[in-house]
Amino acid sequence: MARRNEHNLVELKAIILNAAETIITTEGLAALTIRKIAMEMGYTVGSIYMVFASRAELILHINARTLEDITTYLQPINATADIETWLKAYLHYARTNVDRWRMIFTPHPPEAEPLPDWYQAQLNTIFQQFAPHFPQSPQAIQALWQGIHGICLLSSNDEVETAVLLLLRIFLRGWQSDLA
Amino acid sequence: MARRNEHNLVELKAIILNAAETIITTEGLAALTIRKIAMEMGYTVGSIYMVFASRAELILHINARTLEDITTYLQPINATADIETWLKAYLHYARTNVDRWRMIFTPHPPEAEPLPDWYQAQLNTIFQQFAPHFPQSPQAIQALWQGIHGICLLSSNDEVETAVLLLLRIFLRGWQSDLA
DNA sequence: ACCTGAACACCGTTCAAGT
DNA sequence: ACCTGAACACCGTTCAAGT
Repeated sequence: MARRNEHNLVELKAIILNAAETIITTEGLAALTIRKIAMEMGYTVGSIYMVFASRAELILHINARTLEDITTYLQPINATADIETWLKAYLHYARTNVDRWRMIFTPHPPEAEPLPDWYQAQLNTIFQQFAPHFPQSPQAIQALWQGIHGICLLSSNDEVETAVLLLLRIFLRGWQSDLA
Repeated sequence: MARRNEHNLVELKAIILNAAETIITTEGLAALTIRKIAMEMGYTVGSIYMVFASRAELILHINARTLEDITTYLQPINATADIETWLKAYLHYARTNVDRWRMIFTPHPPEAEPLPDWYQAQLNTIFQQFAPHFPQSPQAIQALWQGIHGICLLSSNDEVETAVLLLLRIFLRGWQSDLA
């Protein structure tokens, strides 16, 4: 054995991430095991540690791909100015990719080091969609964004959209009446 | 060994929960191990399974105690009609008991059966404090409550209170202007 | 240089055996 | 009846050894 040299590190990284995402999608995050990934991709555990230093780092890279995926998915909708349409699209992505989506907001089980800057930055660019509605108030944007995610994380699936839209509308109205 | 009979099952349950809470408070949820609990209380692992069927069930009971603890803590504040004062007290509890507080909202790592009814009921009684402000609209109460928790769960500690109060105020204003 | 596979130090859970 | 402690089937991570 040893030394197959079929793939370079970059290819291997993609293979690992693909295998991991398959497991997460079909069996959930709790089932994501280094051994299972290795099995799924036809390597042994050691190979995965050639590419990632730890399970936590692997998960961070899965999240990075998910963030990119979300950005791509929302690209065409960004054009439309309608905030509710945009939000519904985002919720649709969250709903159809629950496990991968949830992971974004719980990158480290307890708490390790702070998240890398590019991670938070990528998250920011997503919800900058709210910016036009709250000029000069990043606090309001963030409160609304995190508020929406509280509903997403704590509501049962079939109530999410109604509840999120309720929050959005009341919040927007409150903001506007604040200006008047 | 075997058969010490120093404590009955009810006492043993309390001993286990105390040991578990000590570990969570000092080392975090991730460090909560059945073996560590057993060590902490001077028993062996098997004894814990005399009282709880699984780690998940144990955690559910820890959460039950936390919910009671929160209710007791907020009791005196409930009297004051001021919603912001109440909310600040709640946030203070959350801040000073972060690990135990966080657990309430993630009772099962992936997803087992639905939460017991009494669990959701106890949560409900806590945030019924919002009810007077949103008569006839449990949806609004829930949206606000979950929205607040999105901020709690996703913000860094020192930004939480400001952000939560911002959400509360804008939401309340939006609700009121909706009635006008 | 790339990859294996065995080893280390852990887990949660079960259960025969002891008192 | 109460409790132990060994066993089972797992983990993440490391690293000497092979090609």
